[in-house]
Amino acid sequence: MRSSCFWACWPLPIMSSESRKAFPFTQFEPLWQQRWDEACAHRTPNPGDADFDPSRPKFFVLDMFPYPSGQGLHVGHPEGYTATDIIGRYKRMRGFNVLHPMGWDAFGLPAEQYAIKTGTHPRQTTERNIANFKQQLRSLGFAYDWQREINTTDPGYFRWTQWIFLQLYNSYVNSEGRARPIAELEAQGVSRDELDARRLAYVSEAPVNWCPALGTVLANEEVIDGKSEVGGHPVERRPMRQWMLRITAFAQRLMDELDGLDWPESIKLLQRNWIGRSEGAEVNFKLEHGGEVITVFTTRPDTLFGATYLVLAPEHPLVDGLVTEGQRPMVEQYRSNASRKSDLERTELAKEKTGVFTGAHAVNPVNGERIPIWVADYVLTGYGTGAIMAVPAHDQRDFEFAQVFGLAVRQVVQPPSGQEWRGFTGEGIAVNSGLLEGLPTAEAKSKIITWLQEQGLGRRTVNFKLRDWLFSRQRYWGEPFPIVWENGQHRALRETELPLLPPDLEDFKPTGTPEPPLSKAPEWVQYSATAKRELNTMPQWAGSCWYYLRYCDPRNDQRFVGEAAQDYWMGRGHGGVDLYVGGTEHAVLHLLYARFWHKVLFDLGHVTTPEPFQRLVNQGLILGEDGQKMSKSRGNVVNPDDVVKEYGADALRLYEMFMGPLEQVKPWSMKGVEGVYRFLARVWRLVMEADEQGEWRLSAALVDLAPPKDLNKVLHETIKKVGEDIERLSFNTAISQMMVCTNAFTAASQRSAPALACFLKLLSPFAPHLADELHSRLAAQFPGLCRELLIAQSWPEYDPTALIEDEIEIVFQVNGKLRDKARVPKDADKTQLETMALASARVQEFMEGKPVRKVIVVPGKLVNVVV
RNA sequence: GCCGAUGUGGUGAAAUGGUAAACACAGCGGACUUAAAAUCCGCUGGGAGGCAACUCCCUUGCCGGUUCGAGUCCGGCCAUCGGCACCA
Repeated sequence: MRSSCFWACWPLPIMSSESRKAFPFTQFEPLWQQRWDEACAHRTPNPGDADFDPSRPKFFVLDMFPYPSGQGLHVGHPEGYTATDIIGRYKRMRGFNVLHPMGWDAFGLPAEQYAIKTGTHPRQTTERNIANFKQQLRSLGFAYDWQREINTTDPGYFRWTQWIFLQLYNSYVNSEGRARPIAELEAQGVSRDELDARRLAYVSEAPVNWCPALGTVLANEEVIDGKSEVGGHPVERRPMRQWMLRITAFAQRLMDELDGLDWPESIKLLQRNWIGRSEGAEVNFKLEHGGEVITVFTTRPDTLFGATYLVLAPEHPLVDGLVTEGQRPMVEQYRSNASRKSDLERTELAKEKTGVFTGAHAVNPVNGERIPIWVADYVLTGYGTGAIMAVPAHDQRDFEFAQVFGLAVRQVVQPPSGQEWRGFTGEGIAVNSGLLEGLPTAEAKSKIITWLQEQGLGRRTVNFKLRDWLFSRQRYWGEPFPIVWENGQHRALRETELPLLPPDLEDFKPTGTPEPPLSKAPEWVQYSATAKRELNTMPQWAGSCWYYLRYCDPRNDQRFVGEAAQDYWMGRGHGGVDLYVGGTEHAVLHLLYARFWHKVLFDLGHVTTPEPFQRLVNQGLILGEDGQKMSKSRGNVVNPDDVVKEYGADALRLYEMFMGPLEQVKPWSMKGVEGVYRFLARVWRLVMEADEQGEWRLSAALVDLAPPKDLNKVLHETIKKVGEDIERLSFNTAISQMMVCTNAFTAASQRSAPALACFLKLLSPFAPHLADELHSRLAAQFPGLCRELLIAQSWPEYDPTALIEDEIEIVFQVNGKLRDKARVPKDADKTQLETMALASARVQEFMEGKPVRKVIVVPGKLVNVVV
């Protein structure tokens, strides 16, 4: 059915207004999607394949793969996906072997919660959601190689997630900070206990974030303001036996190796802040009675003379031993209160300092002074040594605490330029500080550290905020650990036992206790007569930590990725994924975890680059039409399916790129969609026109001739700008230029078919359906044109000579203000331009007879007369 | 509190230190039409002067600086958004 026959006859045939489209995208978009599939147009051969061409450079362009939720795609997905699709198609036309894959990060809580509510197995929900997502993505015409589709819940995939876990389990970090096989330690006869204590995947009994509502523990990165990132439920700390990954051993490298990456500085900074390196010193304080020593960490050892008390975290192991009998009841009370507080409560109460005196005293090593020891929850157990020396004069928190409890405040730093010293935390000159007297802060620090080291009272140290990664979850829908327990000890499954599938359960509910749901499958749990399986599962991040590697070789059942494929697609040195596009929300989660795993795999020789993602770009959030974040409750959510139905996939793609710079936050506008839709219709009508019956046919204005000079110039300007703008990811300006070009061609009475064919190549990465449709129609009529799919054709080169004009416009300024313009020959030299400018009546008028002080001539641009 | 990003027409925005506002949306006017839609053509930052073609002045959050010339570079403020937050 042709859709635009509305003026053909009266009365109109019965036809709803919806089906009257400005161009018949409803017909040709699905058609081209099918043709591309049939032609395997987006298949990417691997090294070793018959049709692989090793002479071409590679380009690996990656999207953050989606969690296939029940809601389907939202308009944020196609933003990044279209950007990578444009780059991928463009690079392909530029002669690159392009790897542009898609897959599913499909383990996760929503499928499990849905299962709890409805009894539907998460596998079914996941399959259904993936089918829906895939159909939606196909309808947008993305050039993914679907033969490389991966799914983190597929046993053929998570088999290798489990295998990588075993690499972590069987590795340690050596003195150079490199991951090495733990067999090296075993060969040295290291004891079993010490081996277990050094593994990169280890079991810990430490306090963890327990979320009762979700029935699981969470990583620090998943807890926001004391509440779970998913669902916003309160989280409390309790000691539990959990699997941890030793990411802290890589803290320094994760920080240093950011330097070589082409990432937004803001994301690097987020990671640096999260890793949170601080340099300082540990200082030993002897207890007044008994030989025990309290070690504190400080970044300001230069203020040691101002330390007027010590504070221990409530959980500090020395508290029990040093508290005096008189203070014990109060201290016990305080500690038990603190242990019951959730992180949220601790944060909310952060304004008010609380604490309790232990009754004990320590000795300041630098001046022998007797100072009280307190317990307070503003000192955290997990950071540094869990104990601090308090210098209330020069630390805000210590100052507040000292105010509440009336503790001594002693100045030891003189601020510059007569500022108030109480609460001054900046750098200054040491005062009241014995051997440091008169030294600026930096020198004082270094001198006192040297002194402490000589006396055996302390040492220089570095601390990180980054904690080890809590890696186990009490959930059903995740990768089971390839671990069994026997005689109270853990041990790895053999690689041949992978993949380890989860048991089939009917009841996925959390047990309400820290006992994981896998405990509900007793036959599965019982590995052998004497051994039981680990019941925890891995967190959702596990599958996404290495998926980009699997894309290189997704069907390999011998290795997690084949060596040749890995080597080719990831490259060496500053290689890795050439462009990774996704949202900022993963700045400290996925992006840090994946870098960590990659470094372990690199150290162990399994991958050839130290970093996974060489270039990262964050797409900006798309807001609702009201400028607010899209949400169901606000009712401002835009469904991409509706847009595709009304305006077509090409219009959606083009609009999302035309909205503004990729990285910027920007509001949706349906009017804007209509704008680009009208543009596409204009392009359509450059090639097509309606006959008397309203049927579309090739335009009679088409000619098999080169375009006239002015149009040729616009065309070549467009070739130049679109190419350059795609390279810079400046898609909005590339589209503007194509609009300029289209407007110029629309105004012409004759349409050069070769010029239009060239223009369609430029358009094809943005609006691939329309471009292929029109191009194929042109090629059918004009035998000089290549009949291949546009993606298989090569990107046009612009002709610099076509851009040159005989005459150019020169601006004449007086004192920097525009006063006149003139058209001059393109090769007019400086003196000619100067003469012309000074001769201009308008220039003379504004010179007001004043003498010329200086003339600036910028050839091809302007002349500025300074008077 | 600390860190980061962003401030340009009615709106989304564009501008290698060189004509601010390209391209688009909205608005206004015209052509076509019995009419409407669609399409095509034109106008559209603010102010002042002129019958007019036109001319002048002002304008990129605010203040200052560098420069022949600043939206762009430098310094200092202000506002909005985002992240982190008792990390010693």
